[in-house]
Amino acid sequence: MPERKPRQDAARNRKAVLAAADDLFARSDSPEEVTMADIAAAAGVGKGTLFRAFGDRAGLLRALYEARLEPVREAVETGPPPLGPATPPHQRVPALLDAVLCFKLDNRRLALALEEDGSGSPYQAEHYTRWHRLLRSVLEQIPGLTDSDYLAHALLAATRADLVEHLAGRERLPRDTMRAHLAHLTARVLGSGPLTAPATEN
Amino acid sequence: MPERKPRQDAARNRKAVLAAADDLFARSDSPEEVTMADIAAAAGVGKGTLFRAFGDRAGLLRALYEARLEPVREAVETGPPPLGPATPPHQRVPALLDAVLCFKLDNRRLALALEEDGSGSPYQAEHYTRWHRLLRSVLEQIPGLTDSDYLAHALLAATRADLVEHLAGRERLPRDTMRAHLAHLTARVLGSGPLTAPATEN
DNA sequence: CGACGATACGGACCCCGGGTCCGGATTGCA
DNA sequence: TGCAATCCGGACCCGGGGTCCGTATCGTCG
Repeated sequence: MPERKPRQDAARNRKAVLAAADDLFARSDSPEEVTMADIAAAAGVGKGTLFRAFGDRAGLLRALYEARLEPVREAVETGPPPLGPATPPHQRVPALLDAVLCFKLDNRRLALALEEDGSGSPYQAEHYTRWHRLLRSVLEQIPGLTDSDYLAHALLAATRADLVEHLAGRERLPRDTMRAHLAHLTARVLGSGPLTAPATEN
Repeated sequence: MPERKPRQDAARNRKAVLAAADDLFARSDSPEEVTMADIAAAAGVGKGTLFRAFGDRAGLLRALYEARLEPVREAVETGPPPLGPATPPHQRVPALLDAVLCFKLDNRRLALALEEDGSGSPYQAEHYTRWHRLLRSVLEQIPGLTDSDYLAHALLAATRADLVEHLAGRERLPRDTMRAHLAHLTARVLGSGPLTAPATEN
């Protein structure tokens, strides 16, 4: 319960590590070639320090991720439309997905590292469950959708880090093309198709 | 000149390893807790033998996967509808996806192992590119779809091993429910939506 | 300002798993 | 049966995540 304040050098080192790791991941082609020892070295710090500060590799990744995600999270939770809560569902869903996609595009390596190294399923990571819960709850507000839970998973799956990396990296697909494709997909999924009869606006 | 026939004990050991690995993966909760040494031991064989036969871990996984996949592949390539080539596209797409899903449900651990351990992106694995190419080519035959390539990726993403594992395993979602959801999603995506095509691309 | 307890530092060290190597056993062909 | 090609297998290496503890640093109190 007591928030004991850390020593100053501890805080400084923590930042140094974060910065070094951020940089190393950004440069590296593949996250798995960035080792903990490398990060420690780049931060001018011992491995012990690094592990004391973050617990383990996944912890460090999470910390980095969380930091980068902060602005987006805020825009989603308390921001103006089209991301904020005041947006009508059928408009917010594509906005949310676009935000996720853009985030992953801007943080490819990091997202990749977190997903493929995050100690088990990405689906147990709390940041994933947050996105999923949110997206599902928004989907649920759209009439005519029956399986919002699965739909949320499926839509998020289209923004997975390794897929994004593959398309944007290996296949040089331009950012906006990809966004358009995702938007298109989303539209189709939500879309007023003849097979269900939602379509009505409110 | 290649095709040098292997010695009999070699062949026998190869099968033993395959069987042992198959079994071990099937039992284990998480594939990463199955070690190469374990497999060798279970097969009553030395590690050297194992690595000589399959090159590396990924090679073994691929071999196992390929073997399991064989019947499905045949059904798809030369079988009767709804999987075979003679099926009309808008009917074949859901059939293909359902087949993939079922396969992953029946081989959860194995698929999981292959995806999360397959030496880099799953998107470079040739078995993925095969599914993708096929699905894309079928999608292309459906009028009104513009970005078949991305669509194929997105739809396949909904059947990813770790997602399947999460839903079927952790959340105890019944097999048929999941299939229904996927079918529903597919229908929505293909849905004869006259909502026009915004994305300009080539 | 000096000193002392609490905290952090850091790199040597451990563990574990994938992958290699080579002396010895097997196979198969004549 | 003899011989060469092939294969066997477990001891061994290496690289990376994670730990430990003697030492340096902090910051607080007298």
